[in-house]
Amino acid sequence: MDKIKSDIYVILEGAIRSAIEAKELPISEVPEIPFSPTKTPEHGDIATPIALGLAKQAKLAPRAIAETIVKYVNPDKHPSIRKIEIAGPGFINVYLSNEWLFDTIREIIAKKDNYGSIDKGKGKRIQIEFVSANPTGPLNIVSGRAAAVGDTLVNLLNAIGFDAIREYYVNDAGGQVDRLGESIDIRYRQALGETDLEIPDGGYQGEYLREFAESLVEEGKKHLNLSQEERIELFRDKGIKHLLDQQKATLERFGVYFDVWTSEKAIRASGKPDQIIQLFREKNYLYEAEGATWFRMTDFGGDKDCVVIRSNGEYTYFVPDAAYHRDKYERGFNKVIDLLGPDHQGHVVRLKNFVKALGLDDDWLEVDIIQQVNLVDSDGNRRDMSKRQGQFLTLDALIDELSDAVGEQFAVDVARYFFLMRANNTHLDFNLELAVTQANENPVFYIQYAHARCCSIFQQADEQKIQLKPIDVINLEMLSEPSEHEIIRKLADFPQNVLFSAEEREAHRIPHYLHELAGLFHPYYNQHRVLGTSNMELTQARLILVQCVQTVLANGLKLLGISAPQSM
RNA sequence: GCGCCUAUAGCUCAAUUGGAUAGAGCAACGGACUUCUAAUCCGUAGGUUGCAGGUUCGACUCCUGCUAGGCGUGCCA
Repeated sequence: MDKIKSDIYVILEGAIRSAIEAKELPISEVPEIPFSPTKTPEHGDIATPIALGLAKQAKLAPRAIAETIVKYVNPDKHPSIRKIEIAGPGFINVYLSNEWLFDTIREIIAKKDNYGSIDKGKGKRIQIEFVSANPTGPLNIVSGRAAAVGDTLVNLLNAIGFDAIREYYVNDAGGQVDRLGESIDIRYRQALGETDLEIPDGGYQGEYLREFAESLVEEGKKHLNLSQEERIELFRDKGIKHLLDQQKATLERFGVYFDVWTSEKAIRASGKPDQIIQLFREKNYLYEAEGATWFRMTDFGGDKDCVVIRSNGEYTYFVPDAAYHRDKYERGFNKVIDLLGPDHQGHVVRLKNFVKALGLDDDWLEVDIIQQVNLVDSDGNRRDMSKRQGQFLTLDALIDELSDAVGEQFAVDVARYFFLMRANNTHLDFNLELAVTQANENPVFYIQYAHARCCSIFQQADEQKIQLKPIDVINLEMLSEPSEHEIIRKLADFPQNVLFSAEEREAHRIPHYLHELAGLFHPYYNQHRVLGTSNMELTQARLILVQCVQTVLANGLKLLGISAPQSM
């Protein structure tokens, strides 16, 4: 598709140049030629609204401009063009000869697993930091969404040639984990019989800490011999390790494997935050007030200054965070992307300003918000989800429930698909009951079923001793059905979808694309026979087409981390 | 108060970043298994794109002002 598009581009460019030289088009230079999508085959294969765009400058009617341009395209000289015509308000629609469709088929067969991949980002390193949940509880479903999206974005960026990695920032230092230690201490002492204790505001109420405290009780009462301060510190560290291990296990179950885990505690211990403070002091970005040290955020466009050293002498999380981002830069990434949860939205501007204060390029850091996931009951009511109140659905619980209905592998597939099918900046309603009870009508099954059907055809062919011939001896002209051409056009769109999804960080386009492809294949399957056509030449050509569909479905599902089953 | 996000079919969402007649899936109704897998297919129905202006050949898309919901908002992360 890309090659043919650039061919057409050159032809149209030439035509416009000729028209200008012939004084039939009163514009100064050849403009960029945009291509608009062709939603229906009636609009040809490639269309451009260029004449509409030139109307004002040329002071001519769009249709007249289009006619002039088309006049200078000599179809006889360009065998790739079957027909070129003007439609609607002045669109130029180009109809391609079948040969480019067959080229698409040849390309897919040749590239196989690599079809859809390009090397545009070659030599450039990108890091995506995502999930990065506090190690104070199990991962919830918002983290699940972030995990699915981040994992897929890394796949997409790698597919277009970047060297992209997954990184998790472990917030194992600071006030939150102190609260964790305190909460565990209370649960521990409650388990040992103390009654007048309560988890304070800001502590962690979740049931999982009772269970963890039970396991500490099994170690005996010896922890009571420590001072409360020592005990809280010990429990904090034990709790972090326990909960982090649990998070890792959940992520692996979900098919997400991080390349790098960075500890905030280690960053703090490295002295890098101190260097940041020193740097900011030297640049006069800091001042003292109300017993704390403040950063002049307003100098960088922020609406408020913010505290970087609390009155008790401790850094707020901004300092290690800034140090962490400088560390990322020093590791040589050309670009870093942070995927943050909806509750960190206020952090976006600050983070970008800190990066600016460090003297780094504005677009080096990209921050995207993964919006919230609402749990919806069957009656349509939304349940609030707050980790601090202990009321939330964990990713594990979600997979468990789905797993009961459709098995472990499909449970992961369904969950990933649901998280990926929506644009990142939209709030996602996750109706758990619907996902479970209607699993059989789930869009992910629709896509997987299309793939399984392709496999099944080859299984049948094998049993019937039908051997697929090499592509160069197959007569692709046999693929003459409109539905076949439509499928090939869709297949030809795949690389562009991958590129666009990766560059715009819009992973949700891939599920939609695959659903559309499956939506073309299923009707085709029902209407036309591949095997048993009594015409082996036709069968061979259709087998090739089926193989292309299978390849693209598999490649797309792989980007999403969703399985492509051989049979269902 | 201020900032960010959202508002599209009964429900959940798309719409190739300003292009042609705004599309899918659920839900509803009527059909198709002697067939390479019926987890499928075919058909019917569903819209003043939250409201009001503006920009232009053209607006779901951009600008301004409203309305509603969510999130955030100087010593939690």
